[in-house]
Amino acid sequence: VPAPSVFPAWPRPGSGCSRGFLGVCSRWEEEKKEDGVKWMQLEHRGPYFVPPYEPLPEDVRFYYEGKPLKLSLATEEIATFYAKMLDHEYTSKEIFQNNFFHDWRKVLSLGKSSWMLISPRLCFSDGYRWWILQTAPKSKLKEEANKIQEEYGYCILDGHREKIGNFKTEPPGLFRGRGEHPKMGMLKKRIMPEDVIINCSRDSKIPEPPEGHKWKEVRFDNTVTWLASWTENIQNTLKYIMLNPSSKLKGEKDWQKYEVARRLKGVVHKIRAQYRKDWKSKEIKTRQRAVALYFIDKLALRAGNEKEEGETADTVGCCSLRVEHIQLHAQLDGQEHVVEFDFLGKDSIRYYNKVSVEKPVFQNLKLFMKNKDPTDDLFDQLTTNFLNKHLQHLMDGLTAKVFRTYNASITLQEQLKALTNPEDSVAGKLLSYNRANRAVAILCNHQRSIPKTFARSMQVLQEKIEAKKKQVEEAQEEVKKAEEEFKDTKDPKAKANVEKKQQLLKRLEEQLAKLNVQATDKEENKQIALGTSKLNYLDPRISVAWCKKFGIPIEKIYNKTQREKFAWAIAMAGEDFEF
DNA sequence: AACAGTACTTAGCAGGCGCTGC
DNA sequence: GCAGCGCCTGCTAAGTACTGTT
Repeated sequence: VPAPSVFPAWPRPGSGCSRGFLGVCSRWEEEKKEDGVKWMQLEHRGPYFVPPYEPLPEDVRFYYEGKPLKLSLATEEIATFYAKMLDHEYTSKEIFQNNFFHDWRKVLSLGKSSWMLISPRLCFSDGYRWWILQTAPKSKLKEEANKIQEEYGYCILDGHREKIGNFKTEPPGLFRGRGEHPKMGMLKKRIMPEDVIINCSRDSKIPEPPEGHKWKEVRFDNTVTWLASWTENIQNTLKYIMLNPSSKLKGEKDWQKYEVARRLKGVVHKIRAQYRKDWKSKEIKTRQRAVALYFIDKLALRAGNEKEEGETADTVGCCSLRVEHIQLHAQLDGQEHVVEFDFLGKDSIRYYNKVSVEKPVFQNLKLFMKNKDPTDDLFDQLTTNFLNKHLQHLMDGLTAKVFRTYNASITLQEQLKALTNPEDSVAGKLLSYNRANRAVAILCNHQRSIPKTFARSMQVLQEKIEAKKKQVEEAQEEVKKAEEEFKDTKDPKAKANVEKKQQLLKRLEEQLAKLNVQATDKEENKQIALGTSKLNYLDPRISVAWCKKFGIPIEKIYNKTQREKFAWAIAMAGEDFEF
C-alpha cells in the first residue's frame, strides 16, 4: 500500500523548519519514489559470519558407554550444541531427543544403532559441561563486538547511514521451536556465503564475500527492503537482514500503519453495522465471515492463516479456530450467551476467555458447530484471504490485523483519558499510564511467564513499605512534639523546628506513596508483558501527547531504543494529538 | 481456487549490563 | 567495592499478507 497522499512530510507538516530531527536537512526533502520502489541507493558490507567452530581442549571429553571418545570436529560441534542445552527442559523431551539423534547420526562416524538407546544426558562428562559454561574474558569480547558493529552494523541508504537490525548470520545450533514443535532438536545448519543472496544497488560498492567464498547471488532489487537473505534448513523459509526500527524506512512504515488504523476509526461504526447485518445473511459463508470479524474486532484475535499440518506447533487464530476450541453456555455466571475460548495462539500462548456475545452470534456459532467433530474447522467456509478481500472492499488498506492496531491504540487513548488525574504525582500518573498499557496488553493477550524471582522481590518490597510506614509514624510523633514545644515556648527556634519536622514527614509520606504505587504496579503486572503492545500496537503519538500534556519526561515512558524507534512520533506529535 | 513462495511485522525469552543499596 | 536484581537488548521464531503460478 503506498503511503496515503495526505501524509505530510515527516516529521512535521509545514513547520518551516528545514532541519528535521537529528539535524539532517536533506533526509526529509527527497523526491517521492515510484510505486513500490523502496530506495534509490543501498550499500553495505554484507552479513557478518559467525566464526568457525573451535575444537575443545584435549582434556575435555565426551563419554560413550563409559569410555572417553574422540569425536570428529563436525560431530563434536553438534555435541556441544546439545551439551549447552542440558539444563533446559527441551532436552528431556522425546521429540527433541529423537530429532537431535536423527540429525546427529547423519554426521556421526560410528553409525551404531545403539546410539538411539543411550540417554544423551549420560554422554557428557562434568568436565565437558564445565568447559561449556566457562566465559571468555569480557573486555576483549566487548571491544571486538564494537568493532564488528561499526564495520557491519550500518549501511548507506539513499545517502544516509542507517543502523541494520540483524547483521549477523544466525549461528548453527539446535532448533528451539515454541510449544510442542514437531521439529524441536533438529540441527540448524551453519550459514555459508554460498547460501546468501546479497541485495544492494548496482552502482554501489558490492560487498566482498569472505576469502575463498562466493555469494549465492547478488541482485539489485529496489522494490524490497532487505540487504541479504538465505533459506534456513528447518522450515525451508527465508531469513532476511533488514534495517533497524530506528531507520527512516522502518519508521515511515510504522507511521503509515498507524495512519491506516486511524482511518479505520472513521469507518469502524459502519463496518460494525455491516457485520451485524451479515449475521442474518442467507449465505453461511457470509455469516461465518461476519462472526469471525466480530471476534477479531471485539476480542482482538489474530486473523489465523492456515498452517501446514505437522510442520509447526498446533496453534490457531480466528479463522483457523476449531470446534474443540470453544464451548457455548446459554447461561454462565449470571451472563447470557457465553462463549468460552480455550486455544493456543501465536507462540503457543494460551488464550482463555469467557465472553458474553450478542445473541445472533451465539445462534450462528451453534449452527456452525452442528454435526461437526471437535477437530473440524469452526469457520469451515472461511479463509483469511476471503476475509481480507472483503475488508479491502470496505476500506482501502484494511486487513484483519488493523483491528488489533486500532483497538489497542484507541483503548490506550480512552484509558489514559479515564485514568489520568492531573493532580497526581508523576509516579501516580505513570501508574495510570501503565494501567492503560496493561488494559491493552490484556486485550491482546500479551503474556509472560511469572518471573522466577517474583515472590521474593515482592516480599522485599513489602518489607520496605512496612519500614517506611514506621518511619512515617515516628515522623508524625516528632511533628506533634515539636508543635507542642512551640505552643509552650513561642520560641522562633521551636517554630523553625516544627517546619523542619513537617518537611521530613512530607518527604517520607511521598516516599511511602511511591513505594505503594510500585507494589501495586508490580503485582498487577506479574503475568502481563507490556513491551509487545508498546512496541507494535500503540500509536506512539498518543503517548508523546500524553507526556507533553501532563509534563511527564518522555524518558519515563520510552527507553533509549524505544525513543529511537519512535523518533518520528516524538518529533511530530503535540499535546493535542488525537488518535 | 489452490498453492507455493516472498516480504514483512509481531512475539517471548535468555542473558548480560548497569543501577541500587549495602 | 560488591552482590543482587530488574531492565534492556539481541535473538530468532512465528505470525500476517500478498503475489505469481498452475
